[in-house]
Amino acid sequence: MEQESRDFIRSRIDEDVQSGALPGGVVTRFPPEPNGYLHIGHAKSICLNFGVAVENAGKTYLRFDDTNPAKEDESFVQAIQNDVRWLGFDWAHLTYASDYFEELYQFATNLIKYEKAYVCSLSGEEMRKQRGTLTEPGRNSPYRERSVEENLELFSRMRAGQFGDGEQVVRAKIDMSSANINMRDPVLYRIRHVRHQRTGDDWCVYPLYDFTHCICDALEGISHSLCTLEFEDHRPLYDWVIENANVNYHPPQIEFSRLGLEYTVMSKRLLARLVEEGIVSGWDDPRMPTIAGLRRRGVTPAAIRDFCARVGVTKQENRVEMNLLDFCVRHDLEKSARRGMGVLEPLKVTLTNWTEGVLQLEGPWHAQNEALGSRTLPFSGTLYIEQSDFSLAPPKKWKRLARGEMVRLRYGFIIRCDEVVMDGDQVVELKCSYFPDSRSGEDTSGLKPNGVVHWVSADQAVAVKIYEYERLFQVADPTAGSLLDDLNPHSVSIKDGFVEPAILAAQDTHFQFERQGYFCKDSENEYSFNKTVSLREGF
RNA sequence: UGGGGUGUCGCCAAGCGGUAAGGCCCCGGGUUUUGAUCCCGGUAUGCGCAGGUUCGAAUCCUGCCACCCCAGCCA
Repeated sequence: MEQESRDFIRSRIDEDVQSGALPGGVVTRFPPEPNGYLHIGHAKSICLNFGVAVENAGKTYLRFDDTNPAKEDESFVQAIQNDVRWLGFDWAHLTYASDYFEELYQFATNLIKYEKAYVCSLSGEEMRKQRGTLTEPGRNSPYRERSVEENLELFSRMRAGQFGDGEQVVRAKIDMSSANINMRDPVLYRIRHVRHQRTGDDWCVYPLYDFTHCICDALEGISHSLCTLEFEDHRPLYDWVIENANVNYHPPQIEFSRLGLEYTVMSKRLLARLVEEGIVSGWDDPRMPTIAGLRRRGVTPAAIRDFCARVGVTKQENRVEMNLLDFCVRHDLEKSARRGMGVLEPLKVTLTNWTEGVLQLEGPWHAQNEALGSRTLPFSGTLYIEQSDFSLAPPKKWKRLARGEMVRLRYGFIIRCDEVVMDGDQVVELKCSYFPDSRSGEDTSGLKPNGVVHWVSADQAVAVKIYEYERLFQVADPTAGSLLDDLNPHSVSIKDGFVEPAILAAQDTHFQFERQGYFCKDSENEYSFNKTVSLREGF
């Protein structure tokens, strides 16, 4: 259920479309820097950018913002493409900011010619000192009035590699006393003698975000440049560059709030730290809020899209509850996942009156969706049920097994617990009797068991590792300053369980283990399952 | 104390002068061989606070308050 909604950005786009202001149609772009993996916050942006384009028969660019070669890597550009496609979106054009390096250089040259930019020889430290503070204006650089000729000469020598890193920069000539610090002669170009993953050693001067982004948007004819709130302060600079560098098209920048999610962090920097410090197994650790992590966890693209739609797009700061994501995951898997039985904490059950050897029972893969067909279930006199499905001291309304009580084994027979075998205070085995005339589908026993319980046949079941995950952090709003202390020390636990053989034989990766939750086969390890999300528990 | 933003139910979020949508969570009840799903029903006399304008204000005005972002040659 991915119904579109009318948020303020879609409303704005509707107006622009209706007023005929968009001769080129709706054109958006998703512009990640290839310096890490995408997370669910990016998914919100992806759903928005690709979504509005699809809704308006427009198109979307996937543009890698690769202007800082020191931090970027080709492996990330592959991972990002993979994640965007997996989410269900495709781009009209794949571009890189570096595709435009030559044009960008020309626009910077324009700025110099128009006396709107200059080469500044201040050190980073000096520049910082002269920038002023939030409440005090900055001071003009002593190099601010260099002649056009000298600036042109210097800029071309910068490009030619005649200066070392940090020796010169190109700055916009705006207003050192602006209340908006971004307008205090921001740096447009810096020198970096670093090999770029795409342009190699062609360049040693690289443009900064504020100069690059707006021009790339213009060159690609982006009709609506959507970004997050922290760039609101940059909008005047975005507009200034477009207006002053003689770019002939001016896209509007519109900001929305980034996604916040409880009990996790949503910044590439912090996620990278978790990976680098070995706190998680990698970018695709199932506890990570990355697309890769969610995928490995068993979360589906449809669930993520639905989540993004339900969260909406506004300018409000937010931190969405995990509840909502969990709901979306169950909501999607409920329809599609095959049902099966898996026992996470086995308790041996011996049927004392069983004489049939191994019986092949049948059960539907999905009780509400016959189209999924059925599978056979081996049944025998030695079974495992869940430890938590037996109680020595059952509470009121107990719907499971207890001494002298009866339950139905799902798709099998009704059994009664006759004897409890203890080892100290541990229940180690249940001796039960079964009722031959209670077979599922042909029950003539007239018995009324407490409830229904899942099980596997001990000899036919397959031993598997089951990974269960809790929230990665123990506080709802972990911060950089206390990242390690905020971690949940019990975010993963491993159980040695058993699943019915049909689950491993099936091609499917996602299953519901009845009465337990949704699980998926781990993409990296055989005989391993990741718990995606539990079922709701209604008592 | 400068500039830019935001404040509607526990969490999201509609609303744009006519008397508080919806979703998640939660609480009741029904169906059920998953205590699941599904289905019914309930949950803000209140919209950051205080004044004002108006027949009428979450929506307009004034003044406060709270929170977020900005002083990278990161994006």
